[in-house]
Amino acid sequence: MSEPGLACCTPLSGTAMSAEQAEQVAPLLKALADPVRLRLVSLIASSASGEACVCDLNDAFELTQATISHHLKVLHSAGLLDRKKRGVWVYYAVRPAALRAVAGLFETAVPA
Amino acid sequence: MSEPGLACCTPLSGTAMSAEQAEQVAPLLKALADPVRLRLVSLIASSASGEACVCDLNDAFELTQATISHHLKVLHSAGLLDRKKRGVWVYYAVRPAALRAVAGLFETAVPA
DNA sequence: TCGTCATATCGACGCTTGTCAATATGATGG
DNA sequence: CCATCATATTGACAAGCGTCGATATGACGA
Repeated sequence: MSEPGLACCTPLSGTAMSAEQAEQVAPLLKALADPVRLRLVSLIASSASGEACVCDLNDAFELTQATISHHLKVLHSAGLLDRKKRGVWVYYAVRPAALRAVAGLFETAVPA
Repeated sequence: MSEPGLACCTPLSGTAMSAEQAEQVAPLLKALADPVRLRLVSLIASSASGEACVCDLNDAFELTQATISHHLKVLHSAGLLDRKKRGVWVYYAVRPAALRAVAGLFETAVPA
């Protein structure tokens, strides 16, 4: 692993993400890194009321109800979605703070 | 899967991400959804010259050279990193366009 | 030509993930 | 109470992932 002290190129400079930061943000990205979950978040975020009923989400995909439920759980456990039960139905809403945390990652990383 | 035509809640409205869009962006997020790869991109992006030599990246982690090489390959295959060989050394640089594609996702999704 | 160094590839290993069918939970209405 | 509906959970399966040690590739200097 190149022990000798002879620089082969420009040393890494600037302030890069810390290991702890990476460990914190990666789970959020992992939760979003699935086509179905991306669409779920998008559907919920773009709904008029800011929230969506699971029954509608189920109908938007050609997947089992169990699978959608699983994906929603993943997003909820990651802190990306809020869960609210009203009567028989369950509504999920996006947590803007969580999305902003991810967005912030790229705002600082990408040089416009 | 709730066939009857009785709406239980607000129908999903607005323009959400298409399935094709989701399938396109998800691989980018998947490539970034790992603490090591996140740090790799961050290290490269924050380097003074905008690129980083693999030898330096190896030294920044307590991982095998094979593992780092694998992660760099994943990022490169996803289109997030450019690869340039100079002499014995290999340099990776971030592709701003790819990062912007991901950033755009959240700019439109997150309501400021 | 040979040895060395930097990087990539291979093969293997355990762990995680996405999906499903089946079943459980829990609220509602008759 | 009981049947029904919406959602969650369980258990199983194949596929994918992160990591490693070992080895291959390919460039350089002596």
